[in-house]
Amino acid sequence: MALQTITQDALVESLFEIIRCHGYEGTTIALLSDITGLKKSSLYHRFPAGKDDMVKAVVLYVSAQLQQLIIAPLLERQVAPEERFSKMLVTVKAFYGGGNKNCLLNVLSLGEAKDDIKTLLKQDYAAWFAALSALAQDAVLTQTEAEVRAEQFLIAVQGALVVQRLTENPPTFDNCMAYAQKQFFKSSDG
Amino acid sequence: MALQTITQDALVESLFEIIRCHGYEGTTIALLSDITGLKKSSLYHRFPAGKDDMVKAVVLYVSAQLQQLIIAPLLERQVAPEERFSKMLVTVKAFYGGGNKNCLLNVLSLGEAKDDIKTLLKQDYAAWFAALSALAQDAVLTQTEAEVRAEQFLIAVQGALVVQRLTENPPTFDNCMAYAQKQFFKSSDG
DNA sequence: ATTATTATACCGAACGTTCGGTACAGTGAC
DNA sequence: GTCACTGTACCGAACGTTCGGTATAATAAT
Repeated sequence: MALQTITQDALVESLFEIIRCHGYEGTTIALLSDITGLKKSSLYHRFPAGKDDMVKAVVLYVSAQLQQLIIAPLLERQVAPEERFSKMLVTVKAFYGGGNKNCLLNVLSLGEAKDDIKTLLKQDYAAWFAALSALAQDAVLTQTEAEVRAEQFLIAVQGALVVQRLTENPPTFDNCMAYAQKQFFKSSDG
Repeated sequence: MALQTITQDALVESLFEIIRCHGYEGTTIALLSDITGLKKSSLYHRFPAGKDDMVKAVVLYVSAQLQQLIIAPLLERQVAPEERFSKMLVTVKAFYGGGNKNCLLNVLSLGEAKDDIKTLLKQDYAAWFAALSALAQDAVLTQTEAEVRAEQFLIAVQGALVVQRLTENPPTFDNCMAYAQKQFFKSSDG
């Protein structure tokens, strides 16, 4: 068997960084070729179904990352809820490059990606939401209140990413995350 | 002057709806032609500098709308702050179609639009932020606290739009706005 | 050990299509 | 007739995609 010049994982990681930055329409095969070092025809060897195939691979990769690095730790019930949340925030900050990198969920739900891809994105959101809601319920809260907190947090994540990209003001995301943590665990509504 | 088949304002309004929906790369001249009913040559007659010219016109149109419908009412100091905010929320909900329409600031800051366009977007955000901050200061708050509230609200707007687009769950945006209003005027932090 | 065969990985060149943009001839109100 | 506007035809470039072919590595038979 011939040697791969780049592993599939590293390749998908590269595609991910390009797509999250340029969006669906903004990502051209030529650009992918330039950055990965693989020629266009080679990319089609790895992903026979073309661009949508590449995007799908990226989404599945991100789903796995989300599950492994964010959701699973959120559900470790032997750890205190606050600590689980804190560890998630560390991961999240790194994942979004301190707010300087876009969220694939935002980027791809804007573009004209295929329906099955949008379904995957929706599932990713739902999984994260469910894990946060479960965590909030571990921390005393009722189910309905827990769901509100979970949604509010995810809204804060997406909103802070948009605002920081817009203003190019780096501390926005980190500040917002710190504030969101306080809100998530506060005892009652003010 | 020969008769225009469509007024410039109505034309720009059409372009706006297409661009906010499809993004910069996703918006093609052919699509603009199809939806506006004007042939390409007519579009280029109206906007000699081409696509960027059209996008710029849309951004300037939105800037004017923002200034007139959102920012100016926010600064009417003879009206009570809570009422000003409430009226803004009505306008905002309509502007974003109850959360079903995208924000141009998000859409265009993602795409590879020209720098001067991104500068305009940044100014729009800053103007809205400043007006909200001034409003919050009218309602007792300190300047730093007012700026936090303003940013939190704008983050909520952008985040709720992303999340609702992602989940296709309509009440998300309106619910979030109602919650954001309470947060904006609450007395002290919890 | 040598050979033939198969499978994988990659590339250069070209495909048909669509992109944004242009040139120019009509058309209709003044 | 003039001039603002619109329609048809067209352009080069870039798009996503396909194809023919090469190089290397594993496999099987001799």
